[in-house]
Amino acid sequence: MATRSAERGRTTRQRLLDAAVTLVPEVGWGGVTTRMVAERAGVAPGVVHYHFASVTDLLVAAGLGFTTALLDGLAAELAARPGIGEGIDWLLGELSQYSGADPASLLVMEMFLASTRLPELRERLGVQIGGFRAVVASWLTAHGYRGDAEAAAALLAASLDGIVLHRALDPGLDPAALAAPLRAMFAAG
Amino acid sequence: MATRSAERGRTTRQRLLDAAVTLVPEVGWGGVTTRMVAERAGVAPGVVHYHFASVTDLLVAAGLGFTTALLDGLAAELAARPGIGEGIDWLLGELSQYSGADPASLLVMEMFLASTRLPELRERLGVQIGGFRAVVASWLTAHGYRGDAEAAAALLAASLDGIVLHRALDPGLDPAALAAPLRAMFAAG
DNA sequence: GGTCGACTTGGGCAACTGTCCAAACCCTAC
DNA sequence: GTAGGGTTTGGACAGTTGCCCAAGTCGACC
Repeated sequence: MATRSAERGRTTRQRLLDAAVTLVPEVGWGGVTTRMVAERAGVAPGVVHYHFASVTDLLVAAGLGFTTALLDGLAAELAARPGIGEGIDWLLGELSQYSGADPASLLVMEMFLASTRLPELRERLGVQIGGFRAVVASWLTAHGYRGDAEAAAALLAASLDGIVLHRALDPGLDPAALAAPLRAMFAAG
Repeated sequence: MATRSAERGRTTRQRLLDAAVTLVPEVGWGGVTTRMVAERAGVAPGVVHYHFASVTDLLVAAGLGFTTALLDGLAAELAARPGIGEGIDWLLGELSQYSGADPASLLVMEMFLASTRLPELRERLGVQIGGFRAVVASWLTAHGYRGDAEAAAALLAASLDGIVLHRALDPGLDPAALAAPLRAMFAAG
């Protein structure tokens, strides 16, 4: 078998995915071109359409790979926090590394928007977010939250994304300063 | 003077702006082309570059015009609410008309993203948001909020945007269901 | 050695892009 | 009527796009 070739192909495919992940934040979802990705990945333009049916396919695969890793990491870390207050503080601390203008934030936002025009992407992204919210909700109840944990988890997740969004326009916005009202939300629940 | 011509020019310009506002949500900020806008506005392609230096210039002007009207309207309505609880309930009610996938939500999100690549747009959008936040903060203090009104207003504004963002992926997410934790947030302040 | 399959190359294609511009147009002022 | 401003037209331009493909490389097997 040509296992050597297949292995090389897999690493090339991964390089294309990585290149897409770095390019989307730079030039926007719709601004990524075949030749751009190929150049950044260090391969010939034709390779892109050998490994992916279209540029959009490549972007979808790259984006979903990124969010999977991100959300899985967040969920795992959150589960390890001993209490709700600690968890929120930790989340806000994490958030400080997402300025809203950093590559990760931009990629996620670009995916949100692209998903409104790509049903398949919307479907798969929705499943990921739903799973994350479920984890947060069960974590809240497990640590004594008495209100509607589903609603609280939804609001928490939405607030986090909203904060990132606003930080993009107001770099002076400090997530830590929002801890008080955010903790109040769950203390009262 | 050719006042008749000038007037016709102004309405054409406005038609181009309106066309851009409807197109950005449909095809994305970077997906709007000269001919697309011209066709939707019912004019020849050349007109676009007579009224605007570039397509980007047109999009910036159209987007900022839209957000100005939106934020001014929101601020005015909010100021008329008698109390914090009523204000939040009203805001959440308003929010139900922004599904996250509706043209208005999409346009605003597209502007957020485009602003990361267009310093001028970011600057002017930031000023608008800052102004809105200041209005909300003073409204909060005027109605008895005792905590850090600036932080609370920032979190409130961010939460609202975040909710819209999440509704795009989860249409079943009901803003009204988030009223309890959101009110708790400000009741405790 | 030769054969085979997976992968890669670089150029070719039609379609589309933003921008420009000479010419035509409409309306007002003389 | 003529002149002239502001506006509109539709085509031209060079550059870029996504996608395709014949030819090539490479290593594994016989």
